[in-house]
Amino acid sequence: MATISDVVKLSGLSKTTVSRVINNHPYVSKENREIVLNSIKELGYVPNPSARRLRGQLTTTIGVIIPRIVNPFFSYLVNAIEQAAFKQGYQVLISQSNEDKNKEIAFLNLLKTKQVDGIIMTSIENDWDIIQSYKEYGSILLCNDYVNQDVFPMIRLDQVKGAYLGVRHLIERGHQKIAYCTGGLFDDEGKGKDRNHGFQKALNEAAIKVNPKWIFIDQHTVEDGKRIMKQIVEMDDRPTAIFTGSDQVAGGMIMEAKEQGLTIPDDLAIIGFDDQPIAEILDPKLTTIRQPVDQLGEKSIEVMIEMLKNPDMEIKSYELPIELIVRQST
Amino acid sequence: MATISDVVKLSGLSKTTVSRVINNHPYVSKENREIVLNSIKELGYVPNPSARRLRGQLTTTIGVIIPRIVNPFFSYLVNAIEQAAFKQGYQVLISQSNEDKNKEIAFLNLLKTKQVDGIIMTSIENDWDIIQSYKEYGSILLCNDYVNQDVFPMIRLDQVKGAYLGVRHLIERGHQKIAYCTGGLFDDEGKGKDRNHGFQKALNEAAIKVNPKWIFIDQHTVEDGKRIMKQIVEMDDRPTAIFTGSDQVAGGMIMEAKEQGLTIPDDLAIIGFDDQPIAEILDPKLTTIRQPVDQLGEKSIEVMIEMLKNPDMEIKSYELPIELIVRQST
DNA sequence: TTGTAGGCGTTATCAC
DNA sequence: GTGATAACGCCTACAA
Repeated sequence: MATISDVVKLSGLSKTTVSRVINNHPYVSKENREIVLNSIKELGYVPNPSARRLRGQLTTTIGVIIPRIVNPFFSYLVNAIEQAAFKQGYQVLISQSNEDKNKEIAFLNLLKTKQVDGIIMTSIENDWDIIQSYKEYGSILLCNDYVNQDVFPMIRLDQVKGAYLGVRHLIERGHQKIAYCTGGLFDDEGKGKDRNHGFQKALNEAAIKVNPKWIFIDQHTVEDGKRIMKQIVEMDDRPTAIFTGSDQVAGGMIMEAKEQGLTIPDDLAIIGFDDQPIAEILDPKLTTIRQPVDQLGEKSIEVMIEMLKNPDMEIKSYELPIELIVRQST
Repeated sequence: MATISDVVKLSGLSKTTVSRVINNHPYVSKENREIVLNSIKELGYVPNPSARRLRGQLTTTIGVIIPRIVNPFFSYLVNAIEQAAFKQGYQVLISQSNEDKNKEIAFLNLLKTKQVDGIIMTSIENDWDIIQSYKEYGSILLCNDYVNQDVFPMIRLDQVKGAYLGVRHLIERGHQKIAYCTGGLFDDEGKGKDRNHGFQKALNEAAIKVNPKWIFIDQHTVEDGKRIMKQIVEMDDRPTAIFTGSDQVAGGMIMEAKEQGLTIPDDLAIIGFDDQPIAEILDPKLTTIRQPVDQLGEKSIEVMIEMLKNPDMEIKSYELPIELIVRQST
């Protein structure tokens, strides 16, 4: 592989001049710039990123932490991020945290060793102040997650509104007995708190009380959905509608409900979250909350690159619109 | 960030000794090893990968090229690869080729600059001899794709058998009029040739002739499936069964078929490929060909690391089993 | 406008 | 067993 020295030899100029050309610095005569450029082309020279990193330069690599890539929400998000980054000449290094604190830390350490210029975090497992201690080593951006501190730029979706829209829609359809199923907890402060607030807000407006028996927490998969549906079928007092935190779970519910002879939406209305491809594949097609994943990824890269270029940038946050997609399951 | 020099100062030993300890070299006394190890722990020292790379060491990073991450087959594959690599202390750098030759080349160039030790390619866009020219810069492994040359180790699935099993199953169910839908071409040599061979083999055994009107090439998405089903419905002479190259396409077909008032599998049997999560979500549940994605990823990493440790390793290839999963759509 | 020289953090070579 | 020292490829004071 050709190095800068090869270019120096071929061009007959100095390392400095060559380096200046490579980095688009001023103070190089037109003629010399030409000569260097030609030599570079002739040799097929590409600067060695390791040397640059060692020298303390930018890596043009952005890290992305996601819980798991097989979750379509995140694979679509990663796709958007990767495409946007590539356009700007950045590489993307992806890590799955699997919701493991240690893996998250291991990945953040890449900042310390200048392996990545910045990290986009789509979920934070460790406490925010631990994460914050890595800020001095590189840029950190929160995407689709947040902390109640103005320490990181955040690109968010309005989850309160998302849940609110969904639940209000169920109420408008005449439902009063509404179950709630979340991937987080049913706390005011825990994971998924925003959606919980949206849920509560819609119920409060309609003066409906929460039935604790109809609250299901920490549910993520198709299997989870099936299991819950079995439980619901056995209840004496059944809900007439269910708001779920994921299309996957909603999908499982629909399948199991049909298995059990229930008609959707007549016996039970179901609403998902994400608007994943399966939402349109399910029968009946799933009413759900669409999250603008592509925008989320693009905006994240845009802001990240802005941070990289100007590390002292003011910390701003962005909230992207979220919308209700009504199909057949409600 | 602590460097080796910090460890040197704290331990009172030389760089050489410290480096030896870090790299598990012999010729360090037990006592000194202890001292160094303690200093490392105290400082939270981590070797700087950029410096190592520059020095010509391994990067402990493996690149993976996939066509697109939003295809569940590849997101599951990437997941398996990432998990397996992480266990071995390797990072994974993912690139989507989007089936673009240039992007593939751009990624292969990471080998030249020692950004990655090796690359796992899940699809090759450029000619194999171009790819081969990168072999001198690092290890290249073909995963789920192959060339008819013994130049790269390959981890493959037996696609001939996969297609054969599916089509034979349709024939056993009494079908004679079988349509075929592929993500590749219907050539003897082009993309998807193996599945074509499997398809032909099964037909030949039953002395069934191919109807060219029932061959659909370059089909990938749910939308493609819907479109094809519309075409089929309009045909005077309709097939009674369809073998598809993807669960996505099969899913689209099922949806559209139902829309058009067809009953599956009675009016039309449909078989997918991949056994993606939607296969179980579809109604009726989809008969499909299961590809052992996790094994594919694990084996790929296993062989890649073997290659990295022993670059002169004999080039071996592996073929993983593939199986028919019978559900309700046939 | 151009060139020289030093250092980023690491490992390998060689001498002790 | 141990320790100087050079080298990997690059960028940037500083000097000219």
